[in-house]
Amino acid sequence: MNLVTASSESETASDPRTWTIAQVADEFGVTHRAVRHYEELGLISPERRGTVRIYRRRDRTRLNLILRGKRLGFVLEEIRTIINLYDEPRGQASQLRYVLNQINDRRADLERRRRDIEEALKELDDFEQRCQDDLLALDRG
Amino acid sequence: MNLVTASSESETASDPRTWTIAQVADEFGVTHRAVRHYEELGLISPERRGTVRIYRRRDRTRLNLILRGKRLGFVLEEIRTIINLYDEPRGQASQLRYVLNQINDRRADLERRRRDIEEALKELDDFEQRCQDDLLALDRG
DNA sequence: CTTTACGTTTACGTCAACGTCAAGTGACTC
DNA sequence: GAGTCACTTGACGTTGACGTAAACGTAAAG
Repeated sequence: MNLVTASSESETASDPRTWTIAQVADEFGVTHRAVRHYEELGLISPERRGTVRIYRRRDRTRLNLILRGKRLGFVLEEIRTIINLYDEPRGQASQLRYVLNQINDRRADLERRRRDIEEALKELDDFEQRCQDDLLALDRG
Repeated sequence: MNLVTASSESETASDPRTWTIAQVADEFGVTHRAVRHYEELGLISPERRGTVRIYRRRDRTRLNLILRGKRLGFVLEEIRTIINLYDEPRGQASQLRYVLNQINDRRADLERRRRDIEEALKELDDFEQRCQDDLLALDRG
């Protein structure tokens, strides 16, 4: 079991629920075209019933990771390597060590972005304070 | 004085230092083409000595904001509105209130990204823990 | 049995963010 | 004054991330 297949809800193994492309697209606020595009790039790979795609919990979890990655400014290619990291085989020590290294790289990346955000928020706070002061001065003037 | 023109160093008003496009591009790790592109979009507007661009502290500050915005996944158009926010006229109460509203929007945006990052980091931590456990089990097995 | 509602593939279009020539303008150096 | 920088302005090319339209399958509904 891994992060992608592990459910935040009660079940852990095979969730029988399925969704159509319209349902997931709608629910996640993207177009079916986008969902298919992610599949073309190998970020998700839903089952097929004939030619029709059927989406399971695992695919939804991946979609969540994809969209969060996008909000954070990662390109789809990066997002794929991140997602696939969670699914790589880790039977041997060498593989585990490789994955652990990747984890550290990812973490450094995320922490950098977090620092950027903290700075930006701090500047916004300062700026707001000055604006508030100006407003008060105007009201009193 | 505002956030963009305010210097983190000693001086506050007019810093006499200037830079060429090659210097700033080099120093910020981007190409001159990118710098000119930001200018085309109105994100910076360096002075001219004849046809030649000359960059001052203010332009460097803006470049910093631009690149940080990019790392955070904002598109250049958004970045422009953010940057220009700091420079908008705020003489009247209505303008100040508008700016304060914008600040809140920006803050909500940034805080959303921060939550995304916290989640991603938490998942990475969990994942690393499991990998470490697996590694230990292998070493002992 | 045709319409309606989804679904599919194929393929070309678009927009942002630059990359990459091409061709020209000073300014200085040999 | 010819060469070489460093800089300039076009203008077309490229890549990523989809949009969009065409043409077709399929299954339930009237």
